[in-house]
Amino acid sequence: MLYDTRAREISKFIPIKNNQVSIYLCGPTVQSSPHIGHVRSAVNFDILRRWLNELGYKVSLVRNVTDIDDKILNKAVVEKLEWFELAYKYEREFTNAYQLLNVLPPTYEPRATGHITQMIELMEKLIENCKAYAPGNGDVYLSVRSLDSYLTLSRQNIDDLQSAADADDRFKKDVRDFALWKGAKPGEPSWPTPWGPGRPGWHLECSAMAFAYLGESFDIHGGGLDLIFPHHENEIAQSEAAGYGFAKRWMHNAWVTQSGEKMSKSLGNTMQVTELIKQVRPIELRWYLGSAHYRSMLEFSPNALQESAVAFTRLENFLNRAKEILENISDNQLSAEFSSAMNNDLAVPEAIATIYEDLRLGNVALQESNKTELQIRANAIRSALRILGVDPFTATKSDARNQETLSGLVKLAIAERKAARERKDFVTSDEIRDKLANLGITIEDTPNGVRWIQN
RNA sequence: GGUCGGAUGGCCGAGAGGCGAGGCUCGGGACUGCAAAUCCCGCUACACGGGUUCAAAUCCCGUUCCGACCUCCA
Repeated sequence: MLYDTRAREISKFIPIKNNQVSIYLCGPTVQSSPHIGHVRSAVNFDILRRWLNELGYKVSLVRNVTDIDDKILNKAVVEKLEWFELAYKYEREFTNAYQLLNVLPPTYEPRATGHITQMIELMEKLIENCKAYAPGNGDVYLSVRSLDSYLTLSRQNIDDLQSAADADDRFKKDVRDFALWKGAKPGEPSWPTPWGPGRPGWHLECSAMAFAYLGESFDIHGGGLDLIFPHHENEIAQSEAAGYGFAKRWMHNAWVTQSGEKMSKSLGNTMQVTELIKQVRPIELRWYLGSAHYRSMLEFSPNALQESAVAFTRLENFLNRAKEILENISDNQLSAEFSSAMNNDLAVPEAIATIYEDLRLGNVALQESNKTELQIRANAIRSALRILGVDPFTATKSDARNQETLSGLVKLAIAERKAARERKDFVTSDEIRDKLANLGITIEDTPNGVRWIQN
């Protein structure tokens, strides 16, 4: 069961092709550094993708990069970079952020500028269908009143729209018509077309690339809530006017807010991914971003982020403890409760509640040395964390090697402390513990011996 | 003005007619040289006013407050 923005209801998800799911996700316009609003979207859809995979579907996910647009051109002037240099710089930042947060790479990641040919073909088709026109100034416009389905996603009435105060309607047949293509201006990059040199409008790339990689119809189109209008509405207009079925289902993630407001430029700096991973580990940031329901606003505060990180550490600690006792912890033994929550429009908060129940019972099993029960709970938790993209046991090789070294050093200190405690020299033993604590290592004396945790 | 969403306990965050999700914080207890960890018990709710119903946080009507989008390219 998944929600569909267009129908405004949750319904059973049935893919067009058996066992295959095609998803088009609106990726970033690479004009600034990624902030957590951007990556929340990526994390939400990554969880969707992992879950569909888990259900046995082969998922094709295309996430575009819009690397030409007004903002990029303006920003390039400000930063004194070539527009493509700027776009590529930020594209790399996005890629890094995705990797850091363990977002699976898309099946393909097409760039707008690489698909000019497909855009021209689409425009030719639209003009042929009498849905678009080129008034001769180099622009190409879509005639929105020629479409029955226009504004059915956002449910607005075309006459109720406020027209932009600064709209240029000299060439438009209707002020609401939007530019598929923009005629070249001096100093701007351009590509040749039958209507003169120019560059893509904002919406055309998505229709062209979705068609190129997913065909006339595909299962799910995703993106942020703020893209519903005009971006997605215009995509629908372009694609349906060309005669394509386009997206069968629309999914939109809500944003990260601060004091109830959508993130804006003034907040942008502190909300950047590179800043936040100085406060918590990337895996904790991902846990935080994924923990709210994808259609709910996530009210950000540094405190909430910290608390979320602490909560995640509890899960991690449990798995580490379990690992000391069990030979192997499976990442493929989900509980029925977790699965049923996920099947209900990705009810992650409910799914997480089931994880905590497993955690409680797992800890009890740990205390009672009930290995069978421990195995069940540990399997369920690790499997669930894997689906959410935060399996603590998937570490890189360099991590593993450093971990070995660290482990050896800490064990030396623990041996010293143990000797001190055996001669009741608690001053020394506490000093060792405090010093380790200052380095971020917590010591626990348990009935089964001493354990340590890196904070 | 149009369209859409929201208001839940100290904080975060689910639920959508009937046994008060969950997490963090806080209080009490068990355990412990002390701590930590863990477990057990407990506290604080559904913006406001009406209505429907045996029963409303949930449905209906109204009100208040908050937020988003309304097409860049003059």
